[in-house]
Amino acid sequence: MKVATFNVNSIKSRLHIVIPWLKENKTDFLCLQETKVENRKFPSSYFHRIGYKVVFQGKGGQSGVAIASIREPDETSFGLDGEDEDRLIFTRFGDLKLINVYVPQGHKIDSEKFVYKLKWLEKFHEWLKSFDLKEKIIICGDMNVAPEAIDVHSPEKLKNHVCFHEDARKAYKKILEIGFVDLLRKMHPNERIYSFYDYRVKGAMEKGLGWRVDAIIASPRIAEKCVRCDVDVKPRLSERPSDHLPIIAEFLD
DNA sequence: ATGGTCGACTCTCGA
Repeated sequence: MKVATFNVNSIKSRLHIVIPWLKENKTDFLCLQETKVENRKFPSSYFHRIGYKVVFQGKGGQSGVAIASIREPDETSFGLDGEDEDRLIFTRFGDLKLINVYVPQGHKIDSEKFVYKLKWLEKFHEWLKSFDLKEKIIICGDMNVAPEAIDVHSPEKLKNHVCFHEDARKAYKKILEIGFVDLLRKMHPNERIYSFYDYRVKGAMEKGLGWRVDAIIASPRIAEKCVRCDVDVKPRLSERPSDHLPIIAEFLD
């Protein structure tokens, strides 16, 4: 089984990357964030044509999430406490629960949006605590948090950034402390591997000025079956790339 | 490295 997550920064502008990537990698599940498209304009037919089902929720303009899968989910729901439907999808495929999340970014640490981000992470944590950790659970997403110093290029300089501020890190790490395992970190304990390079930083990838804000985290029962978890840098080398890169995890069946 | 760029959608915002 293969699972992937990819913040595409507009699905309509990234079909030339996503569809060939999916055909090549044939993941069972692909979680997409920042689809930036309203539901009635979601390009479902592109997924159907290559043998995938797709569920999605978006208002257009910003945010928006989708899950492409070979099989149709047995259960699908959107949002957290009925809010932010375009930031979270819960799906169930048999005994596997798959969650796709786009955590609020937070703008600046002195803004209301950062307060909202912290509250959101707290609410997300509360919800995840209600799951039985013995179940098969996978959470994919753009967490908008780099949890550890190894996950950013300049920890000291970035300590007041909304994606590396101590409060955001603490709020996110409470989720991991429930017992969910960060698979990229499990498979690469000491490697600097980034999943995001800011468009605005010239030559960011060449200079190693990246962030690891995307993640696939899983309950122990799934994590112990993980044999591989990597960032795929190839999509960044395509024409009109996203500023994020896909993470792909492979599991023994 | 928040400034740059990029994508959505308007006369600008969010990331």
